[in-house]
Amino acid sequence: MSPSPQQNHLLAALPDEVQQRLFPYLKPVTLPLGKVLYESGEIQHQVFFPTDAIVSLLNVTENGASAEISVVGNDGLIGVSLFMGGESTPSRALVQSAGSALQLSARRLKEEFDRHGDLLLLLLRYTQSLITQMAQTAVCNRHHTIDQQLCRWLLLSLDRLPGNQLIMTQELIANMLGVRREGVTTAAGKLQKLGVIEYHRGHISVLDRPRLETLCCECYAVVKKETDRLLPWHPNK
Amino acid sequence: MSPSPQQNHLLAALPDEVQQRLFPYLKPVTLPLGKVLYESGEIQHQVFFPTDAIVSLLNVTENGASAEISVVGNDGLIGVSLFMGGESTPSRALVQSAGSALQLSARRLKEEFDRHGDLLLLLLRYTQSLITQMAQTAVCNRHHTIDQQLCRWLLLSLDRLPGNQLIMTQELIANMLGVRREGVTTAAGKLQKLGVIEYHRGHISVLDRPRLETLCCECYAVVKKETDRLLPWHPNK
DNA sequence: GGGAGTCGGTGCGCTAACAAACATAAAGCG
DNA sequence: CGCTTTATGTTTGTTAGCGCACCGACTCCC
Repeated sequence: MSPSPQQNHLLAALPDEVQQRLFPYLKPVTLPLGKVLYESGEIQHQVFFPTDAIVSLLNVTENGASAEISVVGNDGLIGVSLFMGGESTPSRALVQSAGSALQLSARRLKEEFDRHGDLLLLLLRYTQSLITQMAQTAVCNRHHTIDQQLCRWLLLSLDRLPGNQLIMTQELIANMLGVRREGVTTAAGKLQKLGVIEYHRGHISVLDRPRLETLCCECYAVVKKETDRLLPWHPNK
Repeated sequence: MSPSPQQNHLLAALPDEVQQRLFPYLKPVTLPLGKVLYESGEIQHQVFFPTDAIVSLLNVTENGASAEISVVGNDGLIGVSLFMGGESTPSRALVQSAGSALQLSARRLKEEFDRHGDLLLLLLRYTQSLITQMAQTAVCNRHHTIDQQLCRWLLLSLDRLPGNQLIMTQELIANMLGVRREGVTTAAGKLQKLGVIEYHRGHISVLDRPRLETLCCECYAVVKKETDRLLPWHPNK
């Protein structure tokens, strides 16, 4: 069953005319957990529009420590630097939740981008929402506890998934947040004790999302609000 | 003495034709220390091209804590969201080092941007370099010590100033880094003991820049390298 | 059904950074 | 000059998160 372009908000938001030009070139791909779409500094030849996968952008330090700087799901695309002009970035794009995406060659994307029409406007606004997310991540890393950050991370992921289930080990979450696995264990333990989530060997179920939002720092809300403002999303297009 | 547009790298990098269209509309302004160019969420009506001022982009949390997410000097402009399409951002733009800038109305900037010529390409590349800086700031906030971050911050500021002097209290630096003033005092004390800087009531002189770079985390180098790649700067244009 | 590997939970010592209070001293100003 | 303000230095707890070690328990797979 091939993923539909309409599942990706950016693709769905394009006018018919652009869709007709672009969609024939979209190639469905499946993204397994842990796959690296781009390595830091690598020239990028494709962009990816997730339909139900989630991809994290990570910056990795010299000594191997990492930190997630943004999360991309069916609300966005991977490969911003292609149209921004750099062709590569110092970040790694890592599949955080397995699923599908639609792949488009750099050439086709740039062709359409260079028409300076709706695609350009849309992608620039999307890029601004990414910037917002990165900025807020920086603040969150500075000022908020692991407990709060875990909540933020769960909410960001949940927004990009169909159900209320995450397939994700604590080890992986720790890598994303750039903290120790034990730190995540402790934080997740608290949430479980509160009945907010249920943890079971790599399967997280969020039982009480409203509660999760109250436990979270403001960072989630800030990003969400700004993203909604920049990219109003009407599923019933 | 009015600041010359050629002092700003972005303006200087524009082809003559664009310069002739744009430069007549540039208005010199002086930016005093502490001035707020944009408040979070505020609609922006101007962009600023610093010639010798330095402006910090800060995100502020609910409880008043703040964190700098990027630094802009004569290498860039303030007001990226204007051409990205959002018209505002959740960040505050605060003058960190007094000086001059050239101001341009949103209308004129967008007019030129919408020609989809060299200005568009240049500004998008600049935006990507900003993204790099933000991403690296997020990592740095997560993984590096105050000592290291102070070095990074000094180097970033130094690159945007003519001499080796900074006018800047520890209190202000602490606000930028999002740490306590005492933390900066301790870190700066170490640097002074090592003879790398000299501190004197709001005046910092960097005595041994090479040493400063060795004490710094990799973050400075990562950002510098990527920025140089994205925006090769030839003063002898 | 019985290992091997994976995942999560726990305890302990350690350090960086925080919080709050206080000391000092230079700069500025009447 | 003497007083106030501002900038920096210092001290004494306290705490969040780290590093490390280890254990138990679930899963997978032969």
